[in-house]
Amino acid sequence: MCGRYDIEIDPKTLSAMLGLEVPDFIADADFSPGDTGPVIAVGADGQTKVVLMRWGLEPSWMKEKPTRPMFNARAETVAEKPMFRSAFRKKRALVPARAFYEWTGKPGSKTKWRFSRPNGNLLIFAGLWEARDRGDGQKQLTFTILTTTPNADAADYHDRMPVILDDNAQKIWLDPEADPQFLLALAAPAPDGTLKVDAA
DNA sequence: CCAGACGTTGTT
DNA sequence: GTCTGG
DNA sequence: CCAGACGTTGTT
DNA sequence: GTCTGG
Repeated sequence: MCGRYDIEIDPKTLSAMLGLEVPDFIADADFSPGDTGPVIAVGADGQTKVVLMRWGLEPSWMKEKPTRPMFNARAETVAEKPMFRSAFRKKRALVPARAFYEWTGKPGSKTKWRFSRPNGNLLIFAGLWEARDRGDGQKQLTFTILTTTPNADAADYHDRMPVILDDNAQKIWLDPEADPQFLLALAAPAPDGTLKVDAA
């Protein structure tokens, strides 16, 4: 679930919507694992920023990058898995999107569905990020999106959906002091009616 | 204490 | 980075 | 995530 | 089947 989403927004428009500075990025209606796009995170200086990161988490301790990009993390186990537990504690992120996609049907002849807010507002996914040494002195920033069980809007299409946070939950998710148990409680299915679905 | 290990998810 | 095993 | 590509060798 | 590109 959630291996593709829509971030086809002009950076200036996104900046106005978020109330944050946004670096230039490629507005992509079919943003895919391995692509680089805008992510909201709290820097070492405590400031909330929008930074460009690559989709597919790579923990700092991994010698080799994963063979497949780790573009999702299960909310149910994110606090325990070696892959995610460090980031869950210290590197939580918010991922803006206009919509996400899911598919039904058989490989080669799948039907693509687009999930977005009925009012056109942004979806904000719960995410995690990491900074990994690249060997050339640079840091490779990567991120992943949490998934959970589907709400009624999505259940007919898939058995997972991304964790979508409301305004209040977004603030808590980025709070370095937030209680882990409370964070896990936030990483739940969005209320029914949050999403509309269209053929894509 | 140190040394060494440690992959996810979604899909079929 | 964090946990486990010794 | 999905869609689409994916060829070797010997010879000129 | 598996890898690459999007």
